[in-house]
Amino acid sequence: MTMSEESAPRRTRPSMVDVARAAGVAPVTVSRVSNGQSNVDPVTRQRVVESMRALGYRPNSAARALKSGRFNTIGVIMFTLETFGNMRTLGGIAQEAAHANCAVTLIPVSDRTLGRVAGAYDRLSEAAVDGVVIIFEAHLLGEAEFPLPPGVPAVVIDSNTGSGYTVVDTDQAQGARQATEHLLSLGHERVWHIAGPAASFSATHRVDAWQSTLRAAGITPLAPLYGDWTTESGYRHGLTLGRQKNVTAIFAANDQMALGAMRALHELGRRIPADVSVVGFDDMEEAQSFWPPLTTVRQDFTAVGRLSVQKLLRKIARPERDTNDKTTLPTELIIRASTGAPPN
Amino acid sequence: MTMSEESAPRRTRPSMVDVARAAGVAPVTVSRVSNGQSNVDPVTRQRVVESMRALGYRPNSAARALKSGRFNTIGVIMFTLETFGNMRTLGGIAQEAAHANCAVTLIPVSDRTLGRVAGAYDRLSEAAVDGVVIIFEAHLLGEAEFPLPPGVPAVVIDSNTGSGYTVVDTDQAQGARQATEHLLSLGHERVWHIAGPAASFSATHRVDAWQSTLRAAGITPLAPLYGDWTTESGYRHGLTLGRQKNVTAIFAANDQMALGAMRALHELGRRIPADVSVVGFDDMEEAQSFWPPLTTVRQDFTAVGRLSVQKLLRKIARPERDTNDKTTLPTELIIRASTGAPPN
DNA sequence: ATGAAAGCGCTAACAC
DNA sequence: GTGTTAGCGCTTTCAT
Repeated sequence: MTMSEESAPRRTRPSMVDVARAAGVAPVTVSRVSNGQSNVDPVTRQRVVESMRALGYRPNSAARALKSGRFNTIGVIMFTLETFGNMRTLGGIAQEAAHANCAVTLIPVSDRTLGRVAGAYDRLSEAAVDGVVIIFEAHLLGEAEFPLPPGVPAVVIDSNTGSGYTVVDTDQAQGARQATEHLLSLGHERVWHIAGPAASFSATHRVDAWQSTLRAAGITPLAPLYGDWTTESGYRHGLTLGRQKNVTAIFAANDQMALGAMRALHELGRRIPADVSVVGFDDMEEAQSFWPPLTTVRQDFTAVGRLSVQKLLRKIARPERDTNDKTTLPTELIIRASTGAPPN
Repeated sequence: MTMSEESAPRRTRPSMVDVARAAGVAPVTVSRVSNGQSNVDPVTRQRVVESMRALGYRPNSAARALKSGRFNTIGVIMFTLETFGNMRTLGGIAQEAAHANCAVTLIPVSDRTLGRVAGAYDRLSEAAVDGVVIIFEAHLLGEAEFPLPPGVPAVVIDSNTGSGYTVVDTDQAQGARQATEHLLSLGHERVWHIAGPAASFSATHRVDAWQSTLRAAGITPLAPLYGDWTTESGYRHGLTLGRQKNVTAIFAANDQMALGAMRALHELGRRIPADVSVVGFDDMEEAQSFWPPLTTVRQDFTAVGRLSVQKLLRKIARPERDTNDKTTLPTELIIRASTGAPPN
């Protein structure tokens, strides 16, 4: 009295044995064809290919990974996809990974507490990856040591100076120095700084370099104004600074905050750069079209992403030669129209 | 004469049998502990957990996937990571996927020709995914049918009207209509349009809606100026339009081009909005801080990403109930300071 | 509560 | 040039 079972829809994907049966060969021959090996008779190959197509065969990568022990996939742990820099870095990672015929798996961490990072590691353990790139965005200052899961090759993108792991990053200090020196060389007597969040490594490094550059020029540095990378925070601090008539030069720790600051200056009727000069950091694509076009420090996020993948792949290939080096990529000052000599 | 083999470093990750041996139990017991099943004696569990920790055991997801037939991973095929919208969409996808305890694998396609898309499918076949979200960004207009690989659950994010697959997108037409009507309602007699590339579905839909809105108001639409989404192209067209004194209202198909156009207007000494009003599309975070703050059409990229994942997961769960619906999310006009009544 | 056995789909090693 | 065998690490089923 059972319903006719054979009419149930065929739900499982065809496997190699299905193809082999259809083509009248052994599964291993299908495997050879699937992997493009040469030791298959052209006629047989043809027959197998047809069967594969007819059945809609696609290799099962889980089985392949199980066999090889390699997933050909790298994981990316990141706190947010929402920043320009992270996007570009991710782009570089994807690019380089594709180049190495490697997939990229996102392992986002929404929260910024260390507890949540541990959560990422749990998920990471389950993730099918051969290694990970961790884009720190550095909200974890104060955690002296950040525990990486043992046995997972990892490269960290960040500016922290800890030496426990391989690190790649832009030379934050150089960039901040370039920005500050540029403003000083234009004749400004002081340079104010709208910083990123104090919990960020890169923000902190920019603050340090800004201060030391001022000191080197014999200027007593002021306290930075801490923002949170958003245009909104740049705007807020821009209003504060713009109201002080002695402020003639502002260095913002990213382009968004620079943009917000410029908006504030516009609203206050302070001319840029006639009254106040503004420098940003990042050189996002839009910066050249801000009004006025923004002088800024370009960092090559794409290169950072690509390099970190190269290093990671090397680590994966030779886990024994596990050196933990730190690589720093140079920045470039892009001078546009938002900076000039101070008034009178 | 062989070197002492036993001194070779232990390179393979510990497996369940290693843990089982260490804990003095059968592998299946380790499996039960690993999966949090209840039918294990607390004492035994404790012993197993300790062995797992001692050996640094991490489950092999390939084996798990091979067993279960599920990767708990979705793939994302996209042409570029470099646009604001794609990034945000990806963020939404990642968010929703994480919510469903699902990893996200990037399958980028660098080139825009169909040949390369086919390449993406090859890689897709190898990718360990249960389904894919395809962010079209629509460079393929003219390809009447886009062949999806059979047997792979897929959701397409795009505005094309083809009915072969499940589609999610923002209501491009609504947004373009809102922008155009807003400018008309301010009293502008005509609205010029800086469009996205002609090969883009969404760009084309915005052009169509802009034109039909003008027609509905009894205005003969002009030809759009085709850009390529970049600030640079917006700037170029902005110069062209800004030089024509009868141009009082510009609707740009994205915020970047609007920004470029505003820069051109500034350079030409045309006041915004006193002389010329400008409307963008997207509402990127920076738009509120452009000078002047940009009136624009907000589209909820994150929601698009999330929804597409929801639909995809549903498809994966029940492949038999395979309906190919099209969902359209509403846009919202955000009025800021770049628009106003036309001069005199 | 614990274990033995089988098998997921694939490929390396070895015949022939 | 092709086939046979075995096993990757895990979980499901069926004992015990």
